[in-house]
Amino acid sequence: MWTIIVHKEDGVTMEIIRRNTEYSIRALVHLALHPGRDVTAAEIAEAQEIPLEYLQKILQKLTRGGFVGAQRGARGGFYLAKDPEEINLLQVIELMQGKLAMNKCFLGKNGCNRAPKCVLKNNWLQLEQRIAGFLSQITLLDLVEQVREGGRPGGGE
Amino acid sequence: MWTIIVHKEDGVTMEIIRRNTEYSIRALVHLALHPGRDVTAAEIAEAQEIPLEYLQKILQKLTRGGFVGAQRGARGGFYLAKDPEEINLLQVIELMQGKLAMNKCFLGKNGCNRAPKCVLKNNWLQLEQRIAGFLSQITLLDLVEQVREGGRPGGGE
DNA sequence: ATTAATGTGGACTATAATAGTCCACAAAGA
DNA sequence: TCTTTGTGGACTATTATAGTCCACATTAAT
Repeated sequence: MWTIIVHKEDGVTMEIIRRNTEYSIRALVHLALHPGRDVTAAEIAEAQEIPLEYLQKILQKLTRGGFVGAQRGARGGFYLAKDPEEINLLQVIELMQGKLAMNKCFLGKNGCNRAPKCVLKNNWLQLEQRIAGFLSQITLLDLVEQVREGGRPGGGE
Repeated sequence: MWTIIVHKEDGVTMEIIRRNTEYSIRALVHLALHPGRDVTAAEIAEAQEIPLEYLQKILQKLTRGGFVGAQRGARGGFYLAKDPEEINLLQVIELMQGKLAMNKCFLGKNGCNRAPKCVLKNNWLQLEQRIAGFLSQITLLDLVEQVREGGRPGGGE
């Protein structure tokens, strides 16, 4: 039976996936939808309604992370550096937001002094792994298919 | 096979449980360890090394949330308003941080326009529920037992 | 070679979320 | 009535996130 908790604040939520990750995914989906050519940051920004300058930073990270390739100069742009099925959500989240973790041990004041035998710690790790496992199963290909099936929600052309 | 992702930033992590929740839990554990009397905010702050003024805010939230009771005036203080096994982690997290969510649908620009039939959305919801289910299974009693078994890591007396 | 189009890297600012502080006041015991 | 305690609201500080700007490197087209 669930205990009812009343939140005074309206719809406050703590979201695990932040905006930079969301932008990243939309950009990756866009690239996946336009294979075989270099797509400029400007085009992606326009189509996906992402601030261009911010998107450039994100694309730089994605480039360094090995998800996309970049071609400089006139007629340059970005392209997927991997097959869509080889890119998964966990990778993108961790690249953009850092490693996902429950938290450090929160019992004890200065960090837990008995981590090795802490049952709770093991629970955290298990949960972390379950979350990670789930996220790593969702690939860019899945996302692209979602977009293709639906009414072109990521559209713009 | 795992793809290796190199993070340039050192140990950057995005933690799900934030400090206010951690403080909350430490406070609740402290109360559970000292049943049958009113414990002042000052005592908890001292024992758990939490800034007093901040802890007071947290205790107010916990009071409004129904987890602890408060007794004003001289010799007043706080006490658990529920049995430790009736308080679970999910409740505390959601009280302090708001409802846990993956995110709103991130495909599409202005929020997803086909949420009802979105497979991904369902995946999110499933994952959210798994996480929630897990967190709701961990009770304050479990945490207290952890502390009792270990070398009094939350100690102070 | 020159020019225009493009990504790169670093520094910078803005906004928002989180953490933390302060104070006047209300309640209750001594 | 005095002291101890929690309450509520406003306030400040710090940090994380989001967003901007610009000088520069690279490349294609002319």
